[in-house]
Amino acid sequence: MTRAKIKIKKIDNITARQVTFSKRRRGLFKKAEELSVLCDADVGLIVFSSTGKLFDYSSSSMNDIIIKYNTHSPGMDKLDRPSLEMQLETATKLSKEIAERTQELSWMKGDDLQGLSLNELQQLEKKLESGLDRVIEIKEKQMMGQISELQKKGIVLEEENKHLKKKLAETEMEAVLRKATMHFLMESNMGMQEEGVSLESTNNVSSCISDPPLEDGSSDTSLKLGLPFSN
Amino acid sequence: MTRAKIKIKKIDNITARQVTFSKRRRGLFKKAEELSVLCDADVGLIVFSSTGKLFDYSSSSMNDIIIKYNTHSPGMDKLDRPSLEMQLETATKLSKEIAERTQELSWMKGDDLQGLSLNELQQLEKKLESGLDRVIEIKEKQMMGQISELQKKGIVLEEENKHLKKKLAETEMEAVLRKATMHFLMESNMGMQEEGVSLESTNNVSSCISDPPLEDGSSDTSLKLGLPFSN
DNA sequence: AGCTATTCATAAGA
DNA sequence: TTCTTATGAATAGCT
Repeated sequence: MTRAKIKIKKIDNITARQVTFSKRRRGLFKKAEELSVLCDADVGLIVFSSTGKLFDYSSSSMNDIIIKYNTHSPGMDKLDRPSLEMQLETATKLSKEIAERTQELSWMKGDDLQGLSLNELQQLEKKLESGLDRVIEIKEKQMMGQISELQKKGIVLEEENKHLKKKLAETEMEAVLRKATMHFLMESNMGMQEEGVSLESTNNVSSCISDPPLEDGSSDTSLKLGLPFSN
Repeated sequence: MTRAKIKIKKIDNITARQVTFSKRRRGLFKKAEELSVLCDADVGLIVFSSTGKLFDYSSSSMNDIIIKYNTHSPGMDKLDRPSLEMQLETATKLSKEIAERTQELSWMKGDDLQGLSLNELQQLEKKLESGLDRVIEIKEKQMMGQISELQKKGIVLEEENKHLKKKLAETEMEAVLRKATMHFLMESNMGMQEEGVSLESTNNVSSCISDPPLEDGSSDTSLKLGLPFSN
């Protein structure tokens, strides 16, 4: 029973508040509809509960009502009308700018020139020439840069090449020398009984070694002494 | 007294309708506010009378409520959100397009080329060359057109000139002839007493006209005749 | 605008 | 949530 008249202030008890919300909300929507029907009024009602749930009623379309509200609203239009106008204005401005640039580009590419005067054509030609000159200039600078870089690289590579070749030659020679030495030792061992042959073979090896820089004297000595040869 | 329970349908009597509208409207707004206060709800209420007058209540800001409504609204966003998004998207797209074109223009004018690759530079050069060629082509066509037009005009003018000269010559000759004739007539009148001389003078004048247009013989004659001579 | 007899809405309890 | 019920609030018809 509504025994007590209540004070209009926020209801503390959450449950009670929710209950009251349900009841009064229904009453409010009912009254809103009644008003719209009885008096031929256009009514829009939006309610968010404290928990964020949405309830709404509108006698016609909420959109129309909001639009009418914004249109009707005195002074500044609160939300979308300015953005719509701005949008249109901005878009128009931007489009115009695009059109201008597109036109100029198309001229620079040599299209669409029929409407231009002789004077305009000459200015365009000058612009193109200066642009072309500049492009060629930058391009050639870049090319020169690449060329000199490549040349530098080439020099370095050649140098490296030379060194590698040298090393390779040395390595090959060492291999030859080792083989020859080995050969000589084997022959020496084998030919303990046949002198002449071993001497002849020794001479052969020596003559081979003397050309490139190699330890000839010492090896000769060690060979003569018949010592072991580790390298 | 509310003696009768009423049916919820449009009130026919205009006055009664207006009265009811006032009363019920106040009641509705009161209930709306009570709901918002008691239950901590966010309430927006918009009412248009049948005459188009606007009444509204909102517990917070109507803008916020409408925005929240549109945001909350399931599925499609009814009004401004799409325009706002569209606006942003459109503006972004257009701006990007402008930036692109501006960049390309600036390249074609030979600015801002440092960042380009050699390949890009060569393509740019080709584009400029073809544009330049085209511009020169159109320009020369126009020039040739102007030249041939001028030539035609020149021919016409020369022709006209020739005719004018001819006419002028004829006119001058006529003038001389007239003068000579006048002279002759005067002499004839004077020389009614001296037959021989008048005949001689007539002959002179005739021969004069055929050669250069000048009055030598006649002046001689007039001197010989001793007549006053006004020219 | 007021008035007031009635109906309506609803607080509190179930 | 819904129903009940007592009671305050809203309001139709009249002035």
